[in-house]
Amino acid sequence: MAKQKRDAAATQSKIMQNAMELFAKKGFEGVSVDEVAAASEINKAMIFYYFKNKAGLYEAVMQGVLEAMYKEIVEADKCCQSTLGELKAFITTYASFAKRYPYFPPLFLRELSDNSAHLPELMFESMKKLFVLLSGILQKGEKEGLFKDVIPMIVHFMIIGTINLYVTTDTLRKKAENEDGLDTCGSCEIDEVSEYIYKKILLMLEVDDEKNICRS
Amino acid sequence: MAKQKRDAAATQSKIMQNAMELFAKKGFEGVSVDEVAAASEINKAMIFYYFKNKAGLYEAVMQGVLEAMYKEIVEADKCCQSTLGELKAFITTYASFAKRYPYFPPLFLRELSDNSAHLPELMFESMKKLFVLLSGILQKGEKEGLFKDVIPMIVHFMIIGTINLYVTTDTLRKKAENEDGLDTCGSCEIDEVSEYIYKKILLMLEVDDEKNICRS
DNA sequence: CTCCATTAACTAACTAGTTAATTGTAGCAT
DNA sequence: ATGCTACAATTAACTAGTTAGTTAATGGAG
Repeated sequence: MAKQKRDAAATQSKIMQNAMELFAKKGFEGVSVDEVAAASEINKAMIFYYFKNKAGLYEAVMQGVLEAMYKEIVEADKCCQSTLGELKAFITTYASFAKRYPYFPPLFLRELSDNSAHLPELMFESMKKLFVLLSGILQKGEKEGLFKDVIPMIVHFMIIGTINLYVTTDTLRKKAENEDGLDTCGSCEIDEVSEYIYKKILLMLEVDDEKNICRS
Repeated sequence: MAKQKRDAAATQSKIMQNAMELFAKKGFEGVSVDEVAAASEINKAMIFYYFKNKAGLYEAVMQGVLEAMYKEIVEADKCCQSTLGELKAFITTYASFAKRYPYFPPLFLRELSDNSAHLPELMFESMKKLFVLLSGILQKGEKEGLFKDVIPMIVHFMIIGTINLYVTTDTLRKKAENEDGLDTCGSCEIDEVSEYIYKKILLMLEVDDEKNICRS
């Protein structure tokens, strides 16, 4: 069949895609429903028809992106036999996801800055799941005598804080590099960055030698 | 003189204080001018009288907080003779500031998430100054043979990303600790946290021994 | 008496959300 | 195939409330 004049699934995903970009750029309150409708070239009433209200649309967007992120990391972690491999997979997969979905970090950081005002439960559970995942890896490593002096919560923030800031400041960093000649890692690939973070986390946790690493 | 019925300076700072709290909680678009006026118990027109418009108020708030932060860190850095002392002062002062002004991290993170939509110049210059400061310390340390394999931009994000996330997630972390029994560093003092971060950064940069440290 | 500080009342534009009417299409009987 | 039908998808027009910002008048203090 050719392009239909009516396609519910296509309309919904068009709305969600545009909403995601706009929410990432301007935040929940910064975006109007009319704006999303205009960007998606659909009638505004469709948003209420499919998502009930503005909050429903926001929740759908966030749920989608949070689930996709978590799923990808769990998937990547599965293929690793070693604790170090799992740690590396966690870092590199989170980083690669943040780079591939540049809408994710601003949505994530902003929601945290709001103290999860819009999505108390969803955000809370999602944050927890991610932390529990890393925390498990770190504690396992500690039991194996691999890591020393671990505070999982802080190590967690070191990883996701660094990556989120790195991705969100992309344009800012490039601007500073061009205008002021600062070395802001403007032309670093995300893989180099996550590799560097991983290497530094190993040093931080006083890992003796690099043994079995997960296949990239 | 007793409490005046008219006090321009007091009115202005009352407005700025309330605006700061509200902007930190809900973001620029999430706060209405009427709301700030009500919280400050002044007439809404006063805000336009003193700050021209909503953006002017926001800028005044951000400028104040960014300047205070930078000033405090530069001040703390002065008293240190050694590179390690400067690094430690940078980390602990930033952390203590973020804790003392809990409005700072959400304002900071949100503005970055917006790609500095509201304060392009101010935010850009402020970010740059802070980075240049740390970058200088790190490069000096590298020349002295103290630090190895430094990428200043990423180390910078490791420090400020971790601290900002730690402070903004305060209530979230405590909730998770109470409800789910997770160890989210819910009862950690900020000094312990910044001490831990400093120690880990030293390991990360492969510093051999801890020499002269800045007096706390 | 003269400014600076403050106020109430206003506007025009925008906000989320509703509603009733309309259109397209898949499925089914013929 | 054709026509009918029922329901899902879509629309324009609307509302009631909120928004940033203005203005002209009024207050107090030096």
